[in-house]
Amino acid sequence: MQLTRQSEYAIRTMLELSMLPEGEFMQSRTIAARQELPEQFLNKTVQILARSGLVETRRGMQGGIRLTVKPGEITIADVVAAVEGKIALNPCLADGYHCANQPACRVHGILKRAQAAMLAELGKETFAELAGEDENRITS
Amino acid sequence: MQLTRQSEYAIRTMLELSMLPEGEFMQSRTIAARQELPEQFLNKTVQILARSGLVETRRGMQGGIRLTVKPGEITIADVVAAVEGKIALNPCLADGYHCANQPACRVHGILKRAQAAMLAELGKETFAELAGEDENRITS
DNA sequence: AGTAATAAGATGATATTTATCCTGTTTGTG
DNA sequence: CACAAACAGGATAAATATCATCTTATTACT
Ligand code: SF4
Ligand code: SF4
Repeated sequence: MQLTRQSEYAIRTMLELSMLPEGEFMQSRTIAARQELPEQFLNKTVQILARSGLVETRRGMQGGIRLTVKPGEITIADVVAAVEGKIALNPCLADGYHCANQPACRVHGILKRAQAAMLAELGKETFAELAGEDENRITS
Repeated sequence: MQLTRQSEYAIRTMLELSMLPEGEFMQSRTIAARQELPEQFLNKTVQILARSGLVETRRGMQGGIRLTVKPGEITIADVVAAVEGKIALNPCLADGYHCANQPACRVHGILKRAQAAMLAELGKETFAELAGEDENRITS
C-alpha cells in the first residue's frame, strides 16, 4: 500500500527536469547529486521514463535527460503509472482480471471509488505547478 | 501500491462475520470454505484481527470467531489498518518519519491529500452497510 | 582518438508476501 | 477424565518484489 522508492525517485527526477528551461538537458549525475539518489538505480528509472515517452535522453558529452512533455501536461499520477504500471488498489481493479464474485461484491465498488479519489488528487496538480514557487506551503 | 491478499482476506472475513446474528461465532473452516481462502493462512489473519481488537476467538468445540465491534462502527479502512498497519502512501506520511526536504516538498502535500481522499472513501461505508443488501449494485 | 554520457544485461542482497507444517493450548462433551 | 474440536504460535519455505550494483556496450561530442 505504498509507492515504491523508484516511483518517488521518478517523481523527483521529473520535478528536477521541470525546473529546467524548456528543451534543456540535465545529466543523471546532477539529478542524483541534487536529489541524493543512487545514480545507477536512477539511470534504470530514467530508462523506464524514457520508454514511457515522458523524457528523452542523449548520450555523450553535453548529453543528459530532458522532458518530452510539457510540465503543464503531466502529473504525479502519470509518473507513477509509468513506473509501476497502471495503478490498481486490488487485482480486481486491474484490466483483464476477473474475480468470480465481482458482480455482487460490494467491496469492489468501494475500492474502486477509493482508487478513483486517490488518482483524482494525484492528477490535480501538474509538474508546472509543482515546480513553481517553493514557498507558501502548508508544512505538515 | 496494492492491498495485500491478507488485507482482502481480512475484509472478506469481517464481512462474513458481519452477516452473523450479533454475538454468534463462526468457525474459521467455515469462513475459509465460504470465501475460498487458505485456511491456515486465514487463521494467522484472524490472529491479527483479534490482537487489533476487531474480533475475538474461542477455542474448542462450539468455538470460532466473532466480532467484538458493531458492524455499524467499522469500515474497510479500519480493517486494512489493522492488517497492514497504519496506511501511508509514502514513508514521509508515516508517523515519526522525517525527510530532510519535507517542509518545502510539494510532493508531500499531494501525496498526503491523495491518501486522505482514499481513506475517506474507504471509511465511508460501514460493514453493516456492506453486509446489507447484496443486490442493486453498480456492476463495474 | 579520446572522453563523457546513457543503455543494457547480469547479478545479488534484502525484504515482503503468501503460505504450510507441526506442536501446543483451550474448551466443550460424553 | 479422556477425547475431540477448534484456535495459537513458532518454524520454515517458496515465490515474488524491491532496491540496488557491476560490468560492458553504445553513442556523441571535441
Ligand atoms: S472479492 Fe470483491 S474485492 Fe475481492 S477480488 Fe473479488 S471483486 Fe474484488
Ligand atoms: S521528498 Fe517529499 S515526498 Fe519524498 S519523502 Fe521527502 S517529503 Fe516525502
